[in-house]
Amino acid sequence: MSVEIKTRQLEIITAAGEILSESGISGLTTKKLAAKMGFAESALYRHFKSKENIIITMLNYLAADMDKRFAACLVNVDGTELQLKELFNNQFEFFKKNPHFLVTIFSDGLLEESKNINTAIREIMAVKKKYLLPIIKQGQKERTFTTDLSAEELAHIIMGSLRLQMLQWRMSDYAFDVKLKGNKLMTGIITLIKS
Amino acid sequence: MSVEIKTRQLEIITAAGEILSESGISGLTTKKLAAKMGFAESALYRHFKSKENIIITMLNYLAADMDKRFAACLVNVDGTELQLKELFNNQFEFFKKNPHFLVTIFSDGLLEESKNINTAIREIMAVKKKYLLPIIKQGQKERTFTTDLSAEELAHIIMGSLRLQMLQWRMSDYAFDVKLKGNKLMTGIITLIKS
DNA sequence: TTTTAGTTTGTGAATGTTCACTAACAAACA
DNA sequence: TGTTTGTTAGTGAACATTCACAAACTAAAA
Repeated sequence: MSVEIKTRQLEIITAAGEILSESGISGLTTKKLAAKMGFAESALYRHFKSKENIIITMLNYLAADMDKRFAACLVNVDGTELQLKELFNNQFEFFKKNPHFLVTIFSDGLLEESKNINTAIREIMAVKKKYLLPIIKQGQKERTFTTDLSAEELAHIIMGSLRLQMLQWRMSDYAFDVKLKGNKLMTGIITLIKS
Repeated sequence: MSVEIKTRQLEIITAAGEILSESGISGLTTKKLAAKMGFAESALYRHFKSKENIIITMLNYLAADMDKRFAACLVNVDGTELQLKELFNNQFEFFKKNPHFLVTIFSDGLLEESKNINTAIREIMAVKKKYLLPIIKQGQKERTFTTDLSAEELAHIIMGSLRLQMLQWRMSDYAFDVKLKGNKLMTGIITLIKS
């Protein structure tokens, strides 16, 4: 699944992420990307075989990175409630530091651009579910979380709420502290779903 | 705010909505749009002064239409819980019939395309809040809904959950019955937020 | 230590395609 | 007769991508 990635490639997909959040998908052109990198358009093709390939590499990198981050932040955290909080705290911290990689959250804006991009987007959502669902199921088994709703429904509500939080952060031009407001919302949600 | 719209213009923005959900924003070209309409590209400019103007007219139309729908569906519905259900049932029904107008929900994919488009997107979100918030506040006053979270937070959770529902519907290629699944999720959410 | 050969990473110029949009003109219809 | 709504044929600009070429570095051979 994961891939080795050269430093120059990482620089390029970072720049691509920045352009994406500045100007949307239609604004992501080879010209702009090369300009941001400080070299000619043709040089991009030394590192990627196509523009689509740049986007896909970016999405795959982000999926793999998120997977690693989630796995790392859960070791030595006990209790489903704390795990839930830690998972999202980690996410908020990451995006606070790397707002241009919010594409991970808003990747659906890229939907229908190409078959391969769609697949990469699905992979990102799958990683999120992979970590969230087991925690909720465990919490339900321990009677920490309500069983009035299925684990899938609870996961859905959590993911949906936090996606919207990120969207509002972006639409506000990153005007508030996502980590603060995000964790506050998460605390609220946990209040709701506690049995 | 609202605008009179000619029938031909409505046909065009409908076609634009279809292309948008089939091929994303990069797929929405004057060529494709004209082809779907069955006439030459140049004819588009008889009805709109630019492509950006088509998108903005579409977003404005959808905002105005949603406003009308919401207002209409709330008359003669008593009780905040029922109002909440009716509001979203109406939304599900609309999108079941007009899936190509899901742009309303995923308009954030168009973010950063242009200043004017951004404004139109904000207007859509404002309409949603305009109807949702008062119902929740009223419900809290009546002690129907929990006051553990602010009305804004509750509205946020509801909107976020249902946005994600719509996204999954779209990603599944409209494979399930949104109205059924959406109303079920809404019932679950109401269970959660009842005090 | 210098020479040489190979690889990596860049350049500038050019490719054909697609883009949004315009102009001159014509049929339909009021 | 004038307005509406369409046509065909174009416009230049922007697009992703390719090509022949050249520095710069790497490392082994002389």
